[in-house]
Amino acid sequence: MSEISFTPDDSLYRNRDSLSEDYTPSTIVGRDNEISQYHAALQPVINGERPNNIFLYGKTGVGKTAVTSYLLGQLQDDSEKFDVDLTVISLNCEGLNSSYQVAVNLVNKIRTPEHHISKTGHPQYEVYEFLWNELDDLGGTVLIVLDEVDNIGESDSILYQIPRARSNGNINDAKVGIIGISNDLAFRENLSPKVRSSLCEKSISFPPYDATELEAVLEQRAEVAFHEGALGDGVIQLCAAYGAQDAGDARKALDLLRGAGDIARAENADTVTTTHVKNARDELEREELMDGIADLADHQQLVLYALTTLEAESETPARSQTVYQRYQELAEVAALDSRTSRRVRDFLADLSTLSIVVSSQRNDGLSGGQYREHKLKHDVETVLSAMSDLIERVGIHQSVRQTIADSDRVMISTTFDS
DNA sequence: TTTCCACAGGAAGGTACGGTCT
DNA sequence: AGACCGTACCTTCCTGTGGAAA
Repeated sequence: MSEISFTPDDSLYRNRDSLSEDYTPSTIVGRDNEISQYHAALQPVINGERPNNIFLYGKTGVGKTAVTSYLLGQLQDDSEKFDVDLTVISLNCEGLNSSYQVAVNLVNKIRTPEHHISKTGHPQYEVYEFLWNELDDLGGTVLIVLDEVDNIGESDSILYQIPRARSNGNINDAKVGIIGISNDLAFRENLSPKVRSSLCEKSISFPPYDATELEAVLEQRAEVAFHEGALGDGVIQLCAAYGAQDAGDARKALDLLRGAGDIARAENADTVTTTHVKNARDELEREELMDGIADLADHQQLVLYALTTLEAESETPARSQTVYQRYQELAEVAALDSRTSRRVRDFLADLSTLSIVVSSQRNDGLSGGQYREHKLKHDVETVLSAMSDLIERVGIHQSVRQTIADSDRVMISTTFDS
């Protein structure tokens, strides 16, 4: 084996980290309108008045979180200057699907680790009680930032409990304001009316970035991230164009640019080219799919496997019933007891929202009624490779035997070639 | 125009689990 | 130990749906 060593490689990047998600640039590009609304909504804080409840909504990667951390950072600096007692508590609600869990996490956010409470077991009123006490102890003005708040779904009680805590006498010493950030545009409409009126005192909508704005964002970051001349012609434009296609998502556009840079660096290229961008896009899409599949529970994967075998037999699009039958066969072979068809319909709907399968409704009237049809969104080989663990356990279905054998051969030969 | 197929998907309730409290 | 809590994950039951056929 040849000698292995690591040497720094900074031929392309000046500061790669400035392309990552948690980097807050010193100025925000292309969100002037939103920033001025947001700024006005935060003004009462510095006046020592009761803070507004603010609701931000817009798709992922349109700058909601970035603008928030930028403005709140500024606000904290200024509150020190003007001697305002301000505490900001930020909580990302990803994976928290009830008000109860949000309340537990808020309490733990304020408390020191040795006084953390457990995520289950407490009655709901008790957790709220803990929360009011902690907030009162903090005193002054407290801003609670709930990022991705749409995760809590229907259970939105905390969103009206907090704004009313003061008038209900649960809190006496603190002035509390909520800043809710949502990726789901429908979330606001689905809130119960009493929540909507209190939480959405000030609503600020963040529209998707258009291609020109994305270019400006990418230019700004690239200037810090890359050496001069490291980016080839059209690289920024292409990343921006893809980003605009992906619902104006700046995060994805930045990931893409970094991915392209990484590929170029691995190839020891002098510049990043549009080819690198295209390869990075394929790579990112593939990674997204692999992650999505790996996170699925056993029976969900088994349903996907069932659909995959049908796809390999060119039997797709297949209706839910057909998928269900194949699923039952596979479950039998694997000695797992199968779920009901109702449950499998839910699984298929999940796979569809995850963009792993594509489903469409059909209706053949009297001679067939209404039904759904499903097919894979990606090619059989990619999906199979993401499910290798499951397949190892339940066995290889004859319809995909050849595909798996082929891909193994490819893997082995490339290992020896390189 | 009316009929009716065959499933979609909402509603409600059951069960098991990891936790707290007394 | 045993009552109780919130939640994930299922099942059972059932109403709703849209368009081809009659």
